[in-house]
Amino acid sequence: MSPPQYIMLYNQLKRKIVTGTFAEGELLPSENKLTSEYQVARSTVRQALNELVKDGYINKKQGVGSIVDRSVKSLGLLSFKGFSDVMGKVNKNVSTRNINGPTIAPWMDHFFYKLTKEEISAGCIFLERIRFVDNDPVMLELTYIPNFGLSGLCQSTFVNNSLFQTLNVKYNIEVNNLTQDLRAVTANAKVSRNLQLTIGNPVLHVYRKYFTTREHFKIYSSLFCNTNKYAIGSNHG
Amino acid sequence: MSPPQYIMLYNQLKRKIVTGTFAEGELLPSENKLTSEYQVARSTVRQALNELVKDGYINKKQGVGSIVDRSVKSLGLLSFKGFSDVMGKVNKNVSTRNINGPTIAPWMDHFFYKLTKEEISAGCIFLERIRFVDNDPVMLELTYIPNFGLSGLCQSTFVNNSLFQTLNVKYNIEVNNLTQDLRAVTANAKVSRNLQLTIGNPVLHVYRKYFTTREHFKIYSSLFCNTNKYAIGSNHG
DNA sequence: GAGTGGTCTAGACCACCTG
DNA sequence: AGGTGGTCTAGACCACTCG
Repeated sequence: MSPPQYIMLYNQLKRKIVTGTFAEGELLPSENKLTSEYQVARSTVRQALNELVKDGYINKKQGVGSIVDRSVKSLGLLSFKGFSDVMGKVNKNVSTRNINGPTIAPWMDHFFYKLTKEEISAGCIFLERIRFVDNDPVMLELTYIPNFGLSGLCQSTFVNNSLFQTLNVKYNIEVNNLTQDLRAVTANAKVSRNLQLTIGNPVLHVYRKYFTTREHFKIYSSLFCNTNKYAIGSNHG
Repeated sequence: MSPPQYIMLYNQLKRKIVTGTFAEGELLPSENKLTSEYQVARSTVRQALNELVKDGYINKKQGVGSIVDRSVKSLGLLSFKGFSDVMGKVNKNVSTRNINGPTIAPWMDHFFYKLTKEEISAGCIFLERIRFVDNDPVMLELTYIPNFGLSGLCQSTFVNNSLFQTLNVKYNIEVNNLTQDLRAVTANAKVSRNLQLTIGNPVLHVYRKYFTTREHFKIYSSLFCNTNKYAIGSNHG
């Protein structure tokens, strides 16, 4: 199964944009040019170009052409749906790298949200991950899970590489709410190293508390986001 | 000049979704049904449906159909409710100082969201405010309003010192939605001066687009938040 | 006026899901 | 097996921009 033609054309054009063959501000070949050049129908070309628009590589102007414009795009990361779900829509290469855990570890001394006695005595499963978009590290995520009979997590591999999907499938736990606190901070050594930034660069820091369908079971995260290339987008209704 | 067919179809379907003719979780008529029902080509139907996907009214599933899904909505403190509502909870003295406008000004050359021709030709009402919590400046807010017959704003004083309440009372316009993009940036001279920070300190920057009950009328804001003392909180349901 | 992207048609075959 | 959305073709006319 090879990918559809419009995706292949999309990838070829994207590569030429990223590598500078088509420079910022330049015009792409016209749709008719691309049609004859790649021997596909015009609507196939238009599908490829529309993907490039969606992903923020070009703008189209009627009567002018398709202009290379790699502006900052935003991602809907403020939702609780989880990173993969959110990014799946955007047709980007999204990946997650586990750099630590899941492993049983002690709770931090001064935890960022107040823990209950039950949570403290249950102990903590700790997990450290980096999120990539098109091979750029955009988020460092430290996750803290009260160990209410979840030690099995430390041995298992994740469903779809997703913590939330794993909890759902293996333990029937679903996340249904979150609160979060956002701050702009400067990257420390660890954050800058993991997000390929310079120490002192501004990063978006988020504390999160996830609520789940299992009563009293909450998950905590501390996130650091590199927002240079991708802003954090959100919708409210 | 009537709008294109796919937009008209989009609007009709949207109305039926919003009014409940097509209920949450239901399937829309299939693309072939819509093709014969509205007497247009299938690609026209698909254009309309793709707009509905983009705007979050439906999800498509191959082999199944187009499923009505307007679920994403959430309330929260990052919401459109306005500064006073958000801060009201915290039991602090909150105040707002107008430092510029409201006044008629030209639109910025490269505006942070794409403006329509109508917005551009209507011109811009500009407004610059600082929000204080216990006499600490925590937010610098630059607001841009398309001047669709709102010149009166420049002379009036605000109801409760609130722009949104004024729009509501005087023009019957209500804000009912927003999208926003967040970034961590370093404070420039202007921001640091207004928020009593040092140049280069990290600040949270937010671009906002507010949607209102008046069609095609949107309000734009650019916010800078000093998060050293107060984090920005939000809830998602 | 020539060239661009925007809209639209009327077909076709495919991959996928469900009964 | 039958229906769904996904991909694709080969045309057509239109609105827009620019020299």
